[in-house]
Formats: sequence, C-alpha cells, structure tokens
Amino acid sequence: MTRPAGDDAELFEPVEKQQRLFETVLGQLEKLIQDGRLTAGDRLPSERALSEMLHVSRPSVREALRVLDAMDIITVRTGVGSAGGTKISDKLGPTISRLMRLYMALGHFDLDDVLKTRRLLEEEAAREAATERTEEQLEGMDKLLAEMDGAVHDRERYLALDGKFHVAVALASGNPLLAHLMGSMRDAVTENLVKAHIDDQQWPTLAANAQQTHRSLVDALRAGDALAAAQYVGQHAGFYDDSRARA
Amino acid sequence: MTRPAGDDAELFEPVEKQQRLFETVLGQLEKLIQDGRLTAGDRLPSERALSEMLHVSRPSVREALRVLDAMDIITVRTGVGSAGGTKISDKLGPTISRLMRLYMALGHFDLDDVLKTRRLLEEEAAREAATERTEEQLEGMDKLLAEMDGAVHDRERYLALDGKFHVAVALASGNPLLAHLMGSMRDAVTENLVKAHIDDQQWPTLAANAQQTHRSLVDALRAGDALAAAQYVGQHAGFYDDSRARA
DNA sequence: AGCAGTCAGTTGGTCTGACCAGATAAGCTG
DNA sequence: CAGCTTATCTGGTCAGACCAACTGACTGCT
Repeated sequence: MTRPAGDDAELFEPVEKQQRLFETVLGQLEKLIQDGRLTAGDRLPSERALSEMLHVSRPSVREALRVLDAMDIITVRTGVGSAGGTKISDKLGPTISRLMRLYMALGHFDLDDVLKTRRLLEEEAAREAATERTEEQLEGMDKLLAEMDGAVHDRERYLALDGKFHVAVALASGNPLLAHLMGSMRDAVTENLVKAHIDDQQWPTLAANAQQTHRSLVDALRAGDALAAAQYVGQHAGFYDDSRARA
Repeated sequence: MTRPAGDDAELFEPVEKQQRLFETVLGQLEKLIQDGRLTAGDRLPSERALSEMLHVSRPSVREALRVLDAMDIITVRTGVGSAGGTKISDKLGPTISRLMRLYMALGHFDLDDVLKTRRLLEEEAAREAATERTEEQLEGMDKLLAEMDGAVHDRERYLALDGKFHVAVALASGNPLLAHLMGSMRDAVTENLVKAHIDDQQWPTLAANAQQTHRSLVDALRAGDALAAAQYVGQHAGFYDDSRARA
C-alpha cells in the first residue's frame, strides 16, 4: 500500500511496548490458567520458588501475583500447610463491580448506560429463569422474600437482601455470566441511587411496593411466564430510575 | 434473632480480613478516583513521594499501583516531564476481556453463556443503533467494510477488522458500556471459535457471507430499522455458533 | 543569537538481603 | 502419650541500592 497518510489519525501509534518483567511473569501465569494447566484450587509454588524458577526477583513475582490477587484469580495466605500459600481461587469476586465503579468515575460510562444495560441483562435473565428455574431456586427466593419482609425497617439490611434476591433470580436463568454481570452493575450503582436519593420518609412505602413486585415476579417465574417476569423486572427497575429522576 | 443455625451454610464465613498495606494504599487511590478528586489525565505523585506521604515503603506503593495499572486505570511511564510519571488513564483497556478469558478458563462461565450474553448485548446495541447512529458512524462502517473486502484473504487481518466493525456498530448505539462489554466478550471468545474451528478451506466462503450480512446490517441501520438490524446481528452470531457446533 | 550536544536530575524498573508475622509439622519432654 | 516447644515454611514489609528512560537546562561552538 503506497497510500499516503489517511484520515484515520491512527497510522502512527506510540510504540512503548517494552514488556516489564512482572508482565512476563503475569503472562506466563495467565497462559497456564487459560491452558488449563492451573485450575481452581491448585496451589502455586511459593514466591521464592517462583522467583528462582523464573530468574526474576521476588518483588517482580509479587507484583504479578498482586494483579491476579486483585482480580480474585488467586487467593493468598501466609503460613504453610493446606491452608497457607497461594492458590487459584475457585470463586468469583467483586472485581467487575469495582471496575464499573472506577470506569464510571473516570467518565468512561455514565449512570444511564449502566442502568439501561443492567435492565437489559436483568430482563433477559428473568425471561430465561421463567423456564429454567428449579423448585429449590423458587423456594430460595421465597425464603429471601420472607426475610426481607422482616427487614423493611433496616434499610442497609434490606438493600443487601434485595441484591441477593435479584442475583438469585438471575442465577435461576442458568447463565452465571448474566447473573454476575447484572449483579456487578447493580452493586456499582446501588449506593449512587437508593442510598443517596431516597430519604427515610418515603422508604417504607417504597420497600413495601418493591416487595409486592418481587412477589409478583416470583409468581411469574413459578408459572413459567417469561413475558410477565421480564415485565415485573422492568417495572422494578423503573422504580429505581424514577427515584433518581425525582432527585 | 435466636434462630439456630439455618440452611444457609453461610452463617460463618472465614474472617481473614486483615488488610495488607498495599490494599490500604489501593483503597485510598480508588476512593480519590471515585470521589472525582483524581480524574482522567491527572498525574500522580511519584512512587517515592507517595511512599513518604503514606508512610509505607515503595514496594507497597508499587503493588497498589500495579493493580491499577493492570486494570488500565493508570498508565505508567519512566522519565520526567509531561510524558513521564504515573497518570490516570483516559482510555478503556482490555481488562474485562482478560477477566472473561480467565474466568472462563477457571470454569466460572462457559462458552455458551458468553456467546448467549454477547448476542443479547449485540442485538440490543444494534436495535439502539438503528435510531441513534449518526451519518459519520454509518460512513465509518462503510469504510471498514470496504477495507474488509480487501482483506478476506488475510484471515488475521479480517478478524481484526471484523471486531472493529462490530464494535463500531455497538458504539453507534450511544451506549459505550454496551459496546465495551460486547467487544470484551467478543475478544474473549474469538480465538476459541473462528481461529480454532474453521479451516482455511471454508474460510473464503464464510467471509463472503459475513460481508453480505454486514452490509445488510448497515443498510438496516441506515434505514432505521431496529428489528431488521437485530435480526441480522442474530443471524451473524448464529453463523459463529454453528461453526462451533459443527466442529 | 542560534543551535547542537552534553549532563544533571527525576521517574519508574529491578534487585538484594533482611526481618517480621502467621501457620503448620516435627520433635522433645514430662 | 499428651502437651509444649521449636524448626521451618509461607507471605508481608522494609531499606537501600543501581539501572534505564526521559526531560530540561546548561554549555559551548558557530
């Protein structure tokens, strides 16, 4: 291509691609995980052993581990034996939620985008859940709702349970990714919304209304009515949106 | 509540909440970002200065910075002056895509979940784009398609452009979050799919078909036909799914 | 005056070696 | 054999040093 400089303004991009040592270490670890040679529960060699094997210093190893640690890919504990050392984690963590919050703060995404996207995910999850949910899951939701009934007076506690309930619904879709993304966005915006824009006066009423919608939602799921389920979720989400708009 | 141990098996959870020094540092930095006291482009104090201000050693500061670095929250460069030092990044990075890949490898999500969720996001983005897209964005898509026409023989290059095209469509929705999530999932699975399960024999045909669908999609967007746009996206996604099923 | 070359100073990148704290397992002692 | 002690392993943290990248001011030449 002899074509001269185009319109893209991206013909030249800064080179700066010198790989730092910790990045190399991190890359090796990530590759081992992606290739399945390190799976959930496996124990990693000690930092000292790794630094010897890789011919880098312990701080370089530590910086790589720190990154995986922060992403909830590994769990790190002092001490020897079965409990100590560094292991591949077998649980999801709040990384995505943290990322969302920071990205929002940095202006990459705005609140409306997150709300809309969460709603999309949550409605889809509800639709799927209407056909995929198990009896146990429905019972779990009932129990959560009962617990929430007794917590309408305690806002913090109610909100925590509310989050759990919605995640439970999303998990009933059989798609953990959908549930996790939805939950992450929910976490990322909850404090911005309810905690900030609803005063204690209107809270009891709103909580009561929410409980009613929650019950209708579970009913729809039990009946296998995907359309109604999605509708209740949308209505519920609208409640939060309105509370924000009113502020 | 005097209720005895319930069915939750989560009544007691491991405490292990001793905060490490780097976590404290990280927490402070995250708080500054979330509170908007550090915004895109701002320069952070040097590692040495930070370690002095916070009364922790430089390695502790570095570990905290490393985490933000890995999340593409900050960019780090050696040297002094306007280009050097540590700054809050003003661009999104591939963090979510990396996370997706690792979470998939660890069994938290499976390929089907990611494909389904990506499709959901992409269809919604297309729907929105049908009404929100600008003329410039449509022209950008046209240009990308033309470039792709000339790259059907070069699989790597075509796939890169293909990714760009789909992200461009999603961005036209006006919801950057939707676009970013979609792109991240796309990146996370592309190599698993196309690169692994399509041989060079069938490639040219598939690429030609894809181009046709791409053009129909842009036509639908130009016409403002949200339904058709979503349909073409779904059809396109199905093409990848099928290629996997056939393997 | 203008310019090129040089050098000092700052920043992150990396290493070494050390010590602490948590946690287990081996070993000693009564 | 029970129970305490100790060795030893783990990560957590630190201090201090040197290198490499980079800028900006200084210097000296033209």
